[in-house]
Amino acid sequence: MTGPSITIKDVAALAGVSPATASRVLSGNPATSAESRQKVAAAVAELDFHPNAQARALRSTRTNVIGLLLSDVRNPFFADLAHAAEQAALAEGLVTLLGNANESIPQQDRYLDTFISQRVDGVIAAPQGEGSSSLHALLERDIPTVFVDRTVDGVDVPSVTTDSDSGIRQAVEHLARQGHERVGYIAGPQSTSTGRDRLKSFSRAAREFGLSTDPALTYIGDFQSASGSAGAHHLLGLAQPPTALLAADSPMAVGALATLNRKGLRIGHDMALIAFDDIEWFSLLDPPLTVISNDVEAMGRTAVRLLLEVIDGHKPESVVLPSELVVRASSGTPDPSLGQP
Amino acid sequence: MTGPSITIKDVAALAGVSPATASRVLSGNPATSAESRQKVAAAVAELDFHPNAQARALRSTRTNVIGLLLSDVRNPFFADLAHAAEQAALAEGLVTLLGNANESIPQQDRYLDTFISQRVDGVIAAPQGEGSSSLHALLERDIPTVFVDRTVDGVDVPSVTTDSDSGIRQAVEHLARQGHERVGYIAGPQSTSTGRDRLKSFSRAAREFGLSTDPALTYIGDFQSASGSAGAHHLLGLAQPPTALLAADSPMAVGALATLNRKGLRIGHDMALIAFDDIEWFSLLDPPLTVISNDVEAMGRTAVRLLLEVIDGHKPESVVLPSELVVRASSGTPDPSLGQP
DNA sequence: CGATTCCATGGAAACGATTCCACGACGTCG
DNA sequence: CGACGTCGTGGAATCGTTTCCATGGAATCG
Repeated sequence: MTGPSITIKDVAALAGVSPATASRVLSGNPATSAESRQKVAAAVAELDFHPNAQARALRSTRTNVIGLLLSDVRNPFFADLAHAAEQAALAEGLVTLLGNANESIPQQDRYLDTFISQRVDGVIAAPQGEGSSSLHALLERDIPTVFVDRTVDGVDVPSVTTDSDSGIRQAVEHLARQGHERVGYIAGPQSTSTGRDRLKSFSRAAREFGLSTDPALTYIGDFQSASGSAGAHHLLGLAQPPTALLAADSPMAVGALATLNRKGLRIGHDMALIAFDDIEWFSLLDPPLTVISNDVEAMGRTAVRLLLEVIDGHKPESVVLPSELVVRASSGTPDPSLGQP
Repeated sequence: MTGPSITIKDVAALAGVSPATASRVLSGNPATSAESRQKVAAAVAELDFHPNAQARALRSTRTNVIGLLLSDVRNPFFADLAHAAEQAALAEGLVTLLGNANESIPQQDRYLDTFISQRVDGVIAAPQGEGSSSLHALLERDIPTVFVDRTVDGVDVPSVTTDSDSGIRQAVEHLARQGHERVGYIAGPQSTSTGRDRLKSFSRAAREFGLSTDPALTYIGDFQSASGSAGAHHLLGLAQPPTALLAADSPMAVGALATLNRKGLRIGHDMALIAFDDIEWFSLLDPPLTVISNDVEAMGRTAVRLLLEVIDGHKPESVVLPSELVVRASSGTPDPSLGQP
């Protein structure tokens, strides 16, 4: 079908040098004469030579490929994260192999196995559940790994996560100041570190700011929008329903919003709503959504930086990025006249 | 750092067979005895052996990796498409290398070069602009390629695209029936086939259904949300502003929505709005958005199927998927009493 | 019962790059 | 003026797998 592809030998022959010299020129080895460099470059251009990455990786054990394992690309948070990490990696000359665990442990394992077989230089993962078998295989092989967004208990790997606590405290304080006493919390799955941490932060802050600690006000979702709808539905049906809702991620906030719309309740008026994670169009809703915002771009960038350090044999400190409340109109100011200046 | 990794020789030695036999077992070659199969399988499990994909690909020229080149992962349409294609590929035993051209031709070229170097088995691309140099390098090498969503004029490659025309005709007809006469169109960039096709369809349908063909009613955007905002702003400022807006993709619809909100205009009431591409939360807006919907999942699946056929040496027919109007409340029924049954 | 086919197997070449090692030419220093 | 370090270069080994080819034993057939 395809003719025999051009190899470095063809380049060397055309340039009138040995394959060894051609290789040195291509990999930027300083032990080359200006003349060779020039001739090899000309030959490469002439033949439109693209070195075979497999052969290169086989010999040199560097692939310049990193694996990025996410739980769901369709979640805008992870899409943004993927974008940020990919751009940061590209700037370092690394190509990203994206794996989508799709909220499934077997699929996560499948991708991790692929990463191992592809001999990626490192892995950035937002891990699912409690440490799968392949995750351990990864670490046993000393494949450089960092966690992003989530961590796994008992697994000592550098990570970059969000300090959910500060943002949630601010949100709870904000709601308390507005006079809310019963705040419904739509939590993430307790099998993820973020799901657990955010719930803990919420409970603590609720106690601290004197909100109701009624356990019925907490609904455990799964970070997907359908569970947000279900959660809102459940909370609104309580004998003493909440006057405000806080959702632990954006898809669940979207789901809750759908339920509110269906019931004819207007956010910021009949019911306050705050979402964790900021999404571009949240500010475009009417009224715009109050959110707990975190710097996804920084998270992706930092994850790549940490991974590079691990690859270089260091053991970097984990990074915790701040989150902060961005107040918009959905969180129900009692007196609308107190608007922006 | 890491000890010498285990190779197929170690497996063979432990199993008491030759590397050749071990290889045959691993690749499912039928010329193996049950006994060898059993012994090799045991050795693989014992050593937790993961074959080196580089060496394998180097020798066999199959990598089981496909490249997927998109213009923007953060656009929900492409995120869904990536997800669909990835899942379909995975079901066929192929791993997806995702490249994000990020609306930039140099970055598209960079990823295509990487795909070539990685010797991917095939490429699925939503091409940018008018055929970059690397795109031609790809085709000259006879690397199996299919286009998805978009095509490039003069490049004869199988593709899977959406028949924008039917959906747009339905939308225009729908608006005309509602009594709209001046419909503003926020178009995509004319450097993409989808941008051009959809504009042509709109113009033709507008003529056909007796809408105004005033050229001022068309604003050319770039498929990103900011241009949607700008487009809406421009159209609303016309001496004779439109009574309905049609946006050629979802981010631009979001941008237009932002502008409408800012001006205090309610969709479905003061201004009809229809978006091309359906996004989960569009139906959750208040009022829900009327959209032209296309089956993204089928598009991803079909792209993988076409690619597999090209890899097998066939020349499959291009596929055009239907689009259809999904009427919701944003497209302004004059008489609200004519609701659902 | 001898000849032919079939089948599982092992040895060795091959894939396309990198890199170790040796080598010759050159400049420098004692 | 001879010894030595430096520098660019080429030959050859190497990475870990697949696959071609040859081989020997079992099974089948006339």
